[in-house]
Amino acid sequence: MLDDRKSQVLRAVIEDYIETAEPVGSRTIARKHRLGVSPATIRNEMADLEETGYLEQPHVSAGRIPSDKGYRFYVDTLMEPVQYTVEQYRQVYDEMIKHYREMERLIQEAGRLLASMTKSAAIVVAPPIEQLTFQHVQLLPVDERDVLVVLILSPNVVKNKIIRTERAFDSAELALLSAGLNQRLKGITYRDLGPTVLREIVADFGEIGQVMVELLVKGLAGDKNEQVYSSGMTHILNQPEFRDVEKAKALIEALEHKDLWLNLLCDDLHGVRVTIGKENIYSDIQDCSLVTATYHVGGHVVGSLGVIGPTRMEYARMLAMVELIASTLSELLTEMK
Amino acid sequence: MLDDRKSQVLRAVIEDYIETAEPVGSRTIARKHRLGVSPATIRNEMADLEETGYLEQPHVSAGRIPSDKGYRFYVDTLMEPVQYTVEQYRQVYDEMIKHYREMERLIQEAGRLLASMTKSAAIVVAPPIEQLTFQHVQLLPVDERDVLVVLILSPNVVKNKIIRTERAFDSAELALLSAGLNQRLKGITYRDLGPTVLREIVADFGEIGQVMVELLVKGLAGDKNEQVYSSGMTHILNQPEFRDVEKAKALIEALEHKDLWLNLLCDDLHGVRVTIGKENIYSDIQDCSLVTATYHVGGHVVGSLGVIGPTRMEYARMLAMVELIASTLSELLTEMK
DNA sequence: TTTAGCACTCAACGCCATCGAGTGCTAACA
DNA sequence: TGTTAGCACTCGATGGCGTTGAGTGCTAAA
Repeated sequence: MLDDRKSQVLRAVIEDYIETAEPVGSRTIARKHRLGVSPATIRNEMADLEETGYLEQPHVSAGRIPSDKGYRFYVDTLMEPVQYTVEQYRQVYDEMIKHYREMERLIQEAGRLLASMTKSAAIVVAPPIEQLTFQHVQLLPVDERDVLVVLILSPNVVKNKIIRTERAFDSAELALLSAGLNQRLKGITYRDLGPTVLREIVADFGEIGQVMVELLVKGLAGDKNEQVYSSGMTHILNQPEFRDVEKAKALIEALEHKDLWLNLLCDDLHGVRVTIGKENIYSDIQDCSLVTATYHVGGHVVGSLGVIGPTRMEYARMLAMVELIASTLSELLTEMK
Repeated sequence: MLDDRKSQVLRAVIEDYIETAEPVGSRTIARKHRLGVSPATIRNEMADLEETGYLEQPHVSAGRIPSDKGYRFYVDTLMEPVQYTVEQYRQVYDEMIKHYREMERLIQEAGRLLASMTKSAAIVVAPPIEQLTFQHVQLLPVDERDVLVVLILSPNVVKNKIIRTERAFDSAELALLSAGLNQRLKGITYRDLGPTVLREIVADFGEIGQVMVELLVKGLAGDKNEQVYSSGMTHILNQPEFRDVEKAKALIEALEHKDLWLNLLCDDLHGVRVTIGKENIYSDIQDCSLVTATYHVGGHVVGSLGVIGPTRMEYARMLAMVELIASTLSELLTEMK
């Protein structure tokens, strides 16, 4: 599509712009990247690249900046991929293994690490409860009619919720219920918990079974907002494109709007995905780029994570870091399963 | 200390400045607040107020702005107290009662409400575990050697932690341990869990008691950072004093530095407290004011909450809101106990 | 096809005059 | 003795204006 020299010029412009955040001129390119041609030639190439939509000009006497299309081409074909180093892997692994016992913490830590390593805002979407396998159910008395439902789910998730029951239950009765539920539920996922299983439970335990099922469903229906973690929001304020407080506020508010990310980051694709500027569906972030990946348990996609920053981001490094965190997280989650 | 007219002038300047965020001149005062004197007289008073340190002048041809000392005097003696309305109380109560079952959620909600009602950043410090009473301890098997410790503490707190044990325990054994622990611990606070009780447990259960105590102590030692919640940080970006991104960043970073607030908000005083500008110990927030209060369970201080904003804040309204949230939270926590 | 040369554009910068809000001081007044 | 009108003064903010310089597009020569 683009001949060799145009590609080289485009790459030079993009990499320079990523580094400096200033429009780049033909002179700069000729000086920094030894392409063996004069600024005038580069100027011609740049004019062509602008005409075909890869570059833009903020005003006539400034240099060029990459367009979304330019970044897209860069990410897809020009960019030199970066591989994370063994030390980086070790660092991430060591930090994450500390939180190995509890998945929620592990996932939060993954977000924090991603943010700190990329110096960007990071978002992590935890596995929806539907993806998890029942391991243990325990009902514990709290008060007269308050019961604590503790669910241990695989991999290493503990959920608890206090619910109010219709009538009083004593410890013995709750223990019995717990045992019955355990028998029915152990090893199945929430997804499998269809009407069939529910009916079986009701059949087994009669009216009490009914109550149990209600307990369980209530206990499970967690807040979706608690499934999305964001971190490193202050990094945004370091980027020159957010020196304007209004813009920064808009992005930070978007980040706090958790349910937006629930859908945005969640898709079933494996591998790392880049979404650039206007490619984003949500208009609030159309001057930003996202680098996202899914993470897995035993080859099964369970959640996703990513970074967000201005379109002018170090894509190669971001991709490497997202890849690193996602794969390490997958590795640890699969191990703990 | 200040004669009547000086007080009136000071109040007029402060209230105008709070409203407009612009230095206030003698003309404005004379026009807006009908003091029955000319700008010239007010000018004299203002010069006196500046000399005695209640007002400051950014530059000679601008109006006056209040100093920390000025705000302090305003808060202590000039300010017209605001009482929260019955509707506000109802709104807060209704919103909070939804999260009644679980204290942590309730407290987080209190923070969110405080932030949204004051349009400021809010911070809430949850009760340290030492303040809570054991109600139920349950050890549950997760894996071969992984045990889930569930602690139900009063008022309505559930803590859980998965810990790795030295040797394998089966369900029966864990049930036995749980029962033993419950017997020893029920009704006492972590504070009471001194060496005496620990020794008793070891005496009762021998080597297994030792393990249990270790489990418990490990399970209890939660992360102090998880005890501080902040919300409404984007409100900061609306204040004109934080139009400069660097300043905003500094404050937001300070807010994310959780352990700073642990000590700052926690003291045993009852009632609402105001800390203005340089009165703050931490230099990062010396151009901010804090309005904080403690909340109680049965008259016993267990935690604290507050708002932070520029020294130019609506103290009267802030005080009312902090008071409202703190007292409603105390009320609900006391009830649930 | 490349490149040197050149005219042109336009944001950024610094300079300067103007404007006006607000002051302090003085003198007159109640 | 306190209050106020009057007035000179200060100084940040605003806006016009010329200069600078980076960078361009075009043309013509190599």
